[in-house]
Amino acid sequence: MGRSEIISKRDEILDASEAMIRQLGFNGFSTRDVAEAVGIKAASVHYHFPTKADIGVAVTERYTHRFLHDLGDPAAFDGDVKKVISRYVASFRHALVRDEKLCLCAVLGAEIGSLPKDVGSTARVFFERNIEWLKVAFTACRLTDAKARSQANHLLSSLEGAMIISKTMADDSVFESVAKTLSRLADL
Amino acid sequence: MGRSEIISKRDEILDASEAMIRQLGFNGFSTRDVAEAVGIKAASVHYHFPTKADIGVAVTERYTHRFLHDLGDPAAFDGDVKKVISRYVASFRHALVRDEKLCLCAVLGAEIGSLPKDVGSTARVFFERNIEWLKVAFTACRLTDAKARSQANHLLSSLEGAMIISKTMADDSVFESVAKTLSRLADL
DNA sequence: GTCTATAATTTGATAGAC
DNA sequence: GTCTATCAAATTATAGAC
Repeated sequence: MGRSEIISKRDEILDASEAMIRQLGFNGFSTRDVAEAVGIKAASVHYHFPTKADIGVAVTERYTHRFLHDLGDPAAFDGDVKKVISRYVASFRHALVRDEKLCLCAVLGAEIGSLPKDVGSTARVFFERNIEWLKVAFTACRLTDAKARSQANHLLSSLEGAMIISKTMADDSVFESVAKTLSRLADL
Repeated sequence: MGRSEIISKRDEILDASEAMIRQLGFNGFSTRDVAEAVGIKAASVHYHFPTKADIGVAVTERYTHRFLHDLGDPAAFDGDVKKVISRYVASFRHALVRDEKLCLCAVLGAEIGSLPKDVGSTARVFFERNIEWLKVAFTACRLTDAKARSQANHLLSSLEGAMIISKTMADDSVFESVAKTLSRLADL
């Protein structure tokens, strides 16, 4: 027996919900779908999370925390821009290729107008923290603040867009093409 | 009196639906919402489009046709990469800043897993045609096929991603930052 | 913590009158 | 082409038993 049995029902709900948001969008599944996925009834899901918005917020906060944690220390790349980019690209590739899913917050951003307000602002925090991470990382590579900011915006935007286009076209080579372009740009 | 009165109800339905998809996602509105927006009843919407999927397909095909038409001839840029980029960026800026909305197909791509199949494949065609347009444009600038392809993927991805992040952060300066970066890269 | 039962609303869609 | 009326199903959420 593995360790999977010690995962709490609450975490199972978050796992199933995250997978569904990333594949179907926040409006593309119901609390009943989540309940079925984790083997309980919808009423029990509402015991753990009173509203669907509460699920959205909890999923997004956990996703953001995990993503930033996995990225590690932004100042630990020996002042090497190529290492920063390669580390950052790897995190997105992981989401697309290993998980076979989009970035949670890109999906939420795409339907921002129909999201509960707190879910939308939690998604916004993901982007803010990512840009901050990249700015710190590039600043540690001795880029000016202006260059660090524009590089951060560019890197984040390119990867989020590449994931959506790759998924829609069912062709991960688009992502890899963009990843390669981003690496090459670091040589300049 | 302007010309707006000669717009058919069918077109009004497409206009309202496009706006709603781009703001709320395909699963973020109902045919009743569309009906109210155009001043008829839901049953009448279903007279023009039997199913919601039919609306999605029609909206996406019209959007793609209009977008490509507005881009014009991809071979008409005097072999100048900067002109190609500036023209292409302008079309996305138009969508984000003038319409104050996301790209229809980026939104659809984000919820691809919960879309009716034909809607998803119509969105895919939008990306295919855009990449083709860019490849033709860059090839006319004497880039190799490989460079034209990677530039096309990169440009499309960056702009789609930048739009989603700008909207989510309620800050168009992210888009403009990416636009500037893309222009600068053309100088290399 | 999970269940049954149920409420209140919304949704996509159809039948048939005008 | 648009309406009223209606339907069956789905949705979010709650009350209360176990």
